Amino acid sequence: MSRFDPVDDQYEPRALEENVFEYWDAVDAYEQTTEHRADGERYFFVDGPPYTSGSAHMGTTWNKTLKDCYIRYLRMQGYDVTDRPGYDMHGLPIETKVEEKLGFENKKDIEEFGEQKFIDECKQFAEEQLEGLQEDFKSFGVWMDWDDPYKTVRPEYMEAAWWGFEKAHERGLVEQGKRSINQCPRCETAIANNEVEYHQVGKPSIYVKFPLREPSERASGEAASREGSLVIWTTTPWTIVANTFVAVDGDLKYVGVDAEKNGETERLYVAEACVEDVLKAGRYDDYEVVERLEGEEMVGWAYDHPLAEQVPDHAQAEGSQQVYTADYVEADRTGLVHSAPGHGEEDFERGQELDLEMFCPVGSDGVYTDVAGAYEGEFVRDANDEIIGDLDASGHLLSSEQGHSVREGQCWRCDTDIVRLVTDQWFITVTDIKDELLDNIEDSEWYPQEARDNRFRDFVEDSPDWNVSRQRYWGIPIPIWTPDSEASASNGGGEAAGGDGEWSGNMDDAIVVGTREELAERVDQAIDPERVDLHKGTVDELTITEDGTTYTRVGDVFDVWLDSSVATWGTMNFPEQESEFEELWPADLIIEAHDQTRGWFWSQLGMGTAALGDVPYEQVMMHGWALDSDGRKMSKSIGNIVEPGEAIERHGRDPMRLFLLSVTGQADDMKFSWEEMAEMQRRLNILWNVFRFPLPYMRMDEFDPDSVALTEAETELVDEWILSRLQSVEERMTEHFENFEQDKALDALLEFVVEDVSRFYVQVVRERMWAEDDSASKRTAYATLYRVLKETVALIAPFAPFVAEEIYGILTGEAGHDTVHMCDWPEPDTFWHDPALEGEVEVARAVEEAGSNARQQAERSLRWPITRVVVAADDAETAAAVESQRALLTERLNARELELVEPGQSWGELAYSAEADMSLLGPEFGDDAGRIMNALNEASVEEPTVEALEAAVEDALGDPVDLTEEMVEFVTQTPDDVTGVAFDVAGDEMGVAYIDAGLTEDIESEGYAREVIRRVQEMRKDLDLDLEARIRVDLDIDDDRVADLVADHEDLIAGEVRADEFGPVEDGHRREWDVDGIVMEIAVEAVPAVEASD
RNA sequence: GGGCCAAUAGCUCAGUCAGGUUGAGCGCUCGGCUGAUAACCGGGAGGUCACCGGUUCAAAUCCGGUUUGGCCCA
Repeated sequence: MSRFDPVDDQYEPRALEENVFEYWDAVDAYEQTTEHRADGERYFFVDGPPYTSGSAHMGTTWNKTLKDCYIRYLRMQGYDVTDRPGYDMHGLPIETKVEEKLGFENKKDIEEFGEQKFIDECKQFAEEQLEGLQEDFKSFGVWMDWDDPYKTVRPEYMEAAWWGFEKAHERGLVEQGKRSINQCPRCETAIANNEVEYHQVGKPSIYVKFPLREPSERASGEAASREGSLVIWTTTPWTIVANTFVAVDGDLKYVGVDAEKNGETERLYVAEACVEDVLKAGRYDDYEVVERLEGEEMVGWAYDHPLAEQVPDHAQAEGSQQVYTADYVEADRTGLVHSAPGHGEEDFERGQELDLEMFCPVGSDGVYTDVAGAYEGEFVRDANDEIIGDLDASGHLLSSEQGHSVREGQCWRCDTDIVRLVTDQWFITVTDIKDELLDNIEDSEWYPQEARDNRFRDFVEDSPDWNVSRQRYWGIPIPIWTPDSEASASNGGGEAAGGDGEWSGNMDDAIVVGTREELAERVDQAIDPERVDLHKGTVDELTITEDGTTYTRVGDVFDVWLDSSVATWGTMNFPEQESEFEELWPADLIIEAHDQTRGWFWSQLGMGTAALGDVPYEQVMMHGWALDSDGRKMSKSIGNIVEPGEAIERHGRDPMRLFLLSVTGQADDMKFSWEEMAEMQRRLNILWNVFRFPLPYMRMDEFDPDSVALTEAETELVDEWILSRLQSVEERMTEHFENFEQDKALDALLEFVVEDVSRFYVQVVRERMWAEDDSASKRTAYATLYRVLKETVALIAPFAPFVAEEIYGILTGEAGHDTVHMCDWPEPDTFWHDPALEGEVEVARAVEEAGSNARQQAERSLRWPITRVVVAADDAETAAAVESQRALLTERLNARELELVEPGQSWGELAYSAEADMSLLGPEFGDDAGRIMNALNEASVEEPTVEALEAAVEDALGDPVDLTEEMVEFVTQTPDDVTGVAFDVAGDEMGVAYIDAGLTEDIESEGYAREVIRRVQEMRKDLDLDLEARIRVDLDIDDDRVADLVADHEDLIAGEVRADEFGPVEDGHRREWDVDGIVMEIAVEAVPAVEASD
């Protein structure tokens, strides 16, 4: 494109954007821009890798758009910014999608299909998803290094995870341990709490009697024994198989009752508050309280396992089947809680404290193992009925119901109900370095900072050890090799390794491999470290033999959160490549949504601290979530999803980006709004119009921007003003960007474009550009507007890269960079920065606005001149501003003259009432303050003095009051024909503008003439006449006085409407008008153009 | 169930930290301009500041509670 080429009348975002895409491609705009900054200071931005399943939604679009905006800004600031995008490609969600695709039901299908083949399928699926995402990101106009993204499935990246894990191990922070986890029996893996989705299901509700041990058996242990039964309640009968103890609340009141049913009596122990309910559930006829005691007194009581017959191998290590206190007990149901440390999380934790056996008779598929005796081979939930039957048969069942509605967790991927199990897992023991984690938080700056100090800190303080193992296939294999037992137990099949008797559990006896190099050196097989794939299919085959012991890799893979936690060094291919790491680490900036507090912000802190002792990022910019227009989450089930593609289709990329970048501040959730997006399109349209307005004139006059040195030119006040405003906007935008408040930066810029450039500068400067003759004034106006536009497009480039490119190209032609994105960020130029002038014009604009307002109140339209405008200024500065802008104000308010009332003086034609300052009245008068305020509002005095007001208030209230100057602000009451409106600057009232709308013959004459002009113009438009066409006008005004007044201004009318003559019109366009009750009939017809020779 | 955050005009948001008669843009409406014209400009209406209670002369603002929504955790 060449300089000042004609452009479309309308801003058409989509067509423009398509063109710009082609242009970028043609000139290698991205490559040139990065190259342009190659020698700049390095800035290490790290992209949080999106998960490769599904396409880009509004949230990811928002996220990438923010990143793009900051990267572009930082480049303009001269930085050489790291912009390698990343993708998180491992994990269960992809496995389940592939399983679905292949029609698999469970792990056995995967084993039959073949682990390696399954991994290959997962890889292919993830790569396909990546392609789709990446195309989306590109289509939003995001500039990142799309040719070379980092992928968590590449060997060099997986190695980065191994390296970090090995470092943590060196610090002694890796251990194996048992934990109560959510197990999906279909996926046969642990799933994280936040991956559990809840729904309501009907379950059994049973009361069970646990028989206290008979006194005769006392010899077997030191535990106290008694008669009767403890009553417990549960909705999971299948966990009774694993019962290990019963929990009570030490401070709660319990009772022993003799309960009677069918003539038989038995002793039952329950919480006092629960007696009635329990006995009612058991349909007892009557009862008698025979014993009262506190929970504490029951500790140590022993009972028999109610399924001892069916499960002979039940938990029976020392301490089993006794009563203990626990803080999870409530006075609900029975006040006694059946506890199975092999299942429930709270049970597990209390069981560990008490050093009890972790008895879990259930396999990873939710099926009872051989230790479950009679129930072996049954799926746990399917065994509920049989267990209830067995309890009933042995007389242990007190009551049973079905269909009790409770919340049940489901696997998020496959909707299978989860079971809680205790299994062997691998941990990074972050609780051992909690103080260090909390210290390291301080080394990062968060925007907003409160998020770090509240939410993040709270979370880190409460976080448990990090379970990093998953019993799956598609992930980074955990690089731990353990010594084989003599029994040579198998580690295959995704089972957690290290079963009983296999390995001591002492990490000193295990081998943790940190790099591919090390792997190649230590394993028994010959492998090429350059080419080896680190996935499960490969590394599970590798063994290590040292000092006569053979080591086999444990079967598990890493939790997918560990993958991304090493992104700051993984993205630099560290440890394979070291130089970048040395130079850049830690990251300068990461940008993600607030859900990542618990996710990536945390996982990186944990891993960075465990491996390197530092937080791996210095600055965090946090944004929110994209919600629908009602503030609800976008979801498929509600059907309220807005696709980015639709937004682009309806409004274009730049308007969408402007919406995303401006709608909310840091960490706030976005409410999606089509209206706001449309508004952004309109704002860009104003920019477009401001830009294309001067083009025809510049072209016609062959304006050369390089020929005018603005600093030498005779700039007018309004030129200097707009240039000063530009400097102020640049200063503010830079400040906002430095605080990561791009929304405020954009607001400042758009306000400048709309309020200052469009609504003021262009309006004022138009006449200078219309002038046909060449003049210094015109050229200065060109040069000024040129400079404003050129810097404005640079300022908007990070936000709206497409339209900025288009405008920049046409403004600069061959003279500029190939792309606007190579420009430097405009820095304020002190030569032009003149805050005093900005203040003056601000005052003038406030006066003009108040004057217009007053005109409207007086119902005197701008067409009608007014005799005078009177401006009362509150201070010298305001008075000076009005004085210096006198000509501008008089013209824009269409006044014959402007009178200035200096501060301290009052305009003699006014009367006064007052407004109270409640911040002073309140403390002074207490309860009376409100009444005094009202009296002041209603007062009317001739002099603006406190004394006069005091008298008026005393009149109204009957009591004297003592007022001071500070308490009141005088309000003026104007004479007839005069309307006053106060004007304020930045919220502070600075004075009053009065319009005298009184009529004189002179004013009426011009006013009516202009009424005629406007109507003739409208009729010209009705006739669709050319701008240049000449006309004849026939005027018939039904009021002689008005007709005469209009006749006085015939020349004015003729000039404005291009009328050659006034006279009869036979069959022209004829209309009758009513001008404030005066009827005018106007006829218009075109006349042939006058010959040029005349 | 717990932590953090939000709720102000029809819509999107300021104002809340440091209490003093609630603001902007859009939309609506009325009007202006008629050499940016499917553009541009001005005026106006519109709010029990989610609800209940407390502190205070005075609360959108501080405190307690409730409701609704969001994220995270259980």
